[in-house]
Amino acid sequence: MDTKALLIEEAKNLFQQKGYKGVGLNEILKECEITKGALYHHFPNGKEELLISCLQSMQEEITTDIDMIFQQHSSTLTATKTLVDKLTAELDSGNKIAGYTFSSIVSEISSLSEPVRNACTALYEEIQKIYFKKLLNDGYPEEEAASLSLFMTVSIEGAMTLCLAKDSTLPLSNINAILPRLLKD
Amino acid sequence: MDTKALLIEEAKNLFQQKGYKGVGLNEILKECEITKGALYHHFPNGKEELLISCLQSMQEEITTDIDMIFQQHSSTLTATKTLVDKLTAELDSGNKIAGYTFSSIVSEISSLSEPVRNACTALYEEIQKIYFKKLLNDGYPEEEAASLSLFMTVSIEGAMTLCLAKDSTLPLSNINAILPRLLKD
DNA sequence: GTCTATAAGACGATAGAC
DNA sequence: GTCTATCGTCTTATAGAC
Repeated sequence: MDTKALLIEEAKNLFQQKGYKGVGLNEILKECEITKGALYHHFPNGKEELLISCLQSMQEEITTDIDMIFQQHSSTLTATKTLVDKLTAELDSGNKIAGYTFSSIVSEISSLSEPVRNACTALYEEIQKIYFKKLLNDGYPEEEAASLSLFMTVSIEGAMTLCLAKDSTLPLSNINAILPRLLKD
Repeated sequence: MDTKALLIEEAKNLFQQKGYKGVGLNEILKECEITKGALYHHFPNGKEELLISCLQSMQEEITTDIDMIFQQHSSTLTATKTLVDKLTAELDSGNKIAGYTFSSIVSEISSLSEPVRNACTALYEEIQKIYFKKLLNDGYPEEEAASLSLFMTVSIEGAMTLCLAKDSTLPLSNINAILPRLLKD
């Protein structure tokens, strides 16, 4: 792996775990076993430029993954259940935070720049779009699909936050107990 | 207002807006128009002790507020709708973040201490408990009330995160469109 | 109880050698 | 493309005067 990709990969993990402000450049550099010179060669604008690259990488990784799951299932209900199960399993194995939550970054948004906010909203919207299309495919009218897909995005994001706080997978797995009341079979 | 209370009040606002790591002591001190000496007199263990006091204050404020709303309505459905409406309105008026979200702090939890995590989980659990009791009162069986109350907590927290990211109140107000499908009238 | 002054270190960022 | 060395600023925290 080249240095730039390695840098994005390690920074991504650390930002997701500790938030943007919670991670120093030195920590990232140490993880990559490189020094400041290399970082500023690849990201002349420094830490924030690195963060935006991380958010873009996350967007690609997450949407690709969700997309694959949703293509493998006929209904939104079973696809979402599979997704939630996967997230639960990831959260369970290793105490590492699964790669899907970036609320750690979003929550600092008011002290960050406009490009960062844009990258975050883009991420949520791409996820929601996958749900939305699948719901249309299920036969839901457009307005209802919009509402449901937003609600799904909201619930899963909130569940991951609570899993993090409680150090438990219950908030996430509990979603699967509720979902059948919202989505048709 | 005495100095200690003022300190908690101002720090609470700043932590909610920018997260724990995002706020420096100097910023808090400037807002209160006091200096380091006063802060370390009231909080000998420094910033983290102040944070825990803030979380406790938030818990009291939030649960009291929710409790009051829930006492004024006969069903969980109408009470929750009123709560969500209030949160939406607060988020709308002024660009300040409403006082209910502390995901900005939770998300940094992995780089914070155990007492902080405990204060955060306590907060979520107190909120959930209010929903839980109201659901029992509505006639739901215990197991279902537990599941629904957790889901409500998750959804509202997630909605506030997305409102923050998108700079829109839609994620929150959308909850009220979905709720009637989950809770009986 | 609050102030000033200061310490010791981490922060992000830059310059220049190789 | 990566290194070392350094800069200025900001950070939390402490000591001691009042």
